[in-house]
Amino acid sequence: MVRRVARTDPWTAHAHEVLARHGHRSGGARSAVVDFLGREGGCLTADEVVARLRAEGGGAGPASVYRALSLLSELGLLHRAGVGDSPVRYELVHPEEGHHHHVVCERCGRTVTFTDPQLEAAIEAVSDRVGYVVDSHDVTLRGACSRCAGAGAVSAS
Amino acid sequence: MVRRVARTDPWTAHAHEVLARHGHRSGGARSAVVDFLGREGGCLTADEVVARLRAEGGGAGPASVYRALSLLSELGLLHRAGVGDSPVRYELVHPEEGHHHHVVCERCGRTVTFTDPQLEAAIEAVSDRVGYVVDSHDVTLRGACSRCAGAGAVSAS
DNA sequence: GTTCCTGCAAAGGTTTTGCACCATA
DNA sequence: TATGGTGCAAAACCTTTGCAGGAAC
Repeated sequence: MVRRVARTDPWTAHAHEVLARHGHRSGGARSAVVDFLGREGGCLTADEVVARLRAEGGGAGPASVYRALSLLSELGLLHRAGVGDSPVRYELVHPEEGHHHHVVCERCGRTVTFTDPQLEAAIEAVSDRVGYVVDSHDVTLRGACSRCAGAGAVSAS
Repeated sequence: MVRRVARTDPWTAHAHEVLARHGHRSGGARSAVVDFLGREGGCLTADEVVARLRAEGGGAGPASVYRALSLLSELGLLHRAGVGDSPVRYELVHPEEGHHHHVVCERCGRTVTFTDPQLEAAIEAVSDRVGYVVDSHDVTLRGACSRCAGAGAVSAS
């Protein structure tokens, strides 16, 4: 039950490399967070990382997890995805692929990412129009995935 | 210095009507919040509402303001706009007009709303492509407003 | 050996909740 | 008058920060 995880995940390897390049030592807690995120790959809250890391026996303290997540965000390895009133969710930023957006199923929670040149173009045009120097943007679509929409249009009259 | 505000604002009138229809009495604090929001119309945090209401002498307690904002959100009169790590911002949902999106200045916090048919079209196309039945979406642009971008591209070497 | 990372604990800010009082209908 | 709204205060929540000890370079 030692660290069995081979660094097969490209993000994990990339993250460790970027951390090293920036002169950060590979302490136990941060490595655990990086490995865990690379393995999970999803949108996770800080608290979820703490809990599940603890469940695995890796036991990183909340402070270390928050510190790791902040650092990873600063280095551009994670993206803070604020979804409203819920706590901030962190998601991986893969080195090769450009940025993407999200479609969240409000029933089963499944999240799918997508990219769309036309959407990007529209956003760029808007950026111009509003007179802002826009350097980032988020797009989140909410609805029902094919499975949920097809299956259960039932319940709640 | 009594309540001078005529209910000229359509949202204010609409909000009061919906509240009444749902059997809610028009207490001092909630009315103050509704009138204030109708007058300001912008993206405000709960704390801002508390502070500015207090400055006006209306003096609604934080608890009442939070309660009012929660209720108004539940009734669909307000929209919680989460911008990440910052506190939640509430904005008016006008009954007649369609939805819109936001551009946030990361320096001064100024928020501008916009609508864009091309953007909507792109989103609709994406919705189709991803196989979701999308019933809502958020778009948030972040950057520097003309004022901030033009003025101080300086500091921090 | 020095520097940074880690963990515990306590503080910070935002939002919620309990309870007694007061205003509305 | 009865019900619900209000305010104060305290709690809960998430996140950050200080400090002493330990690990990595």
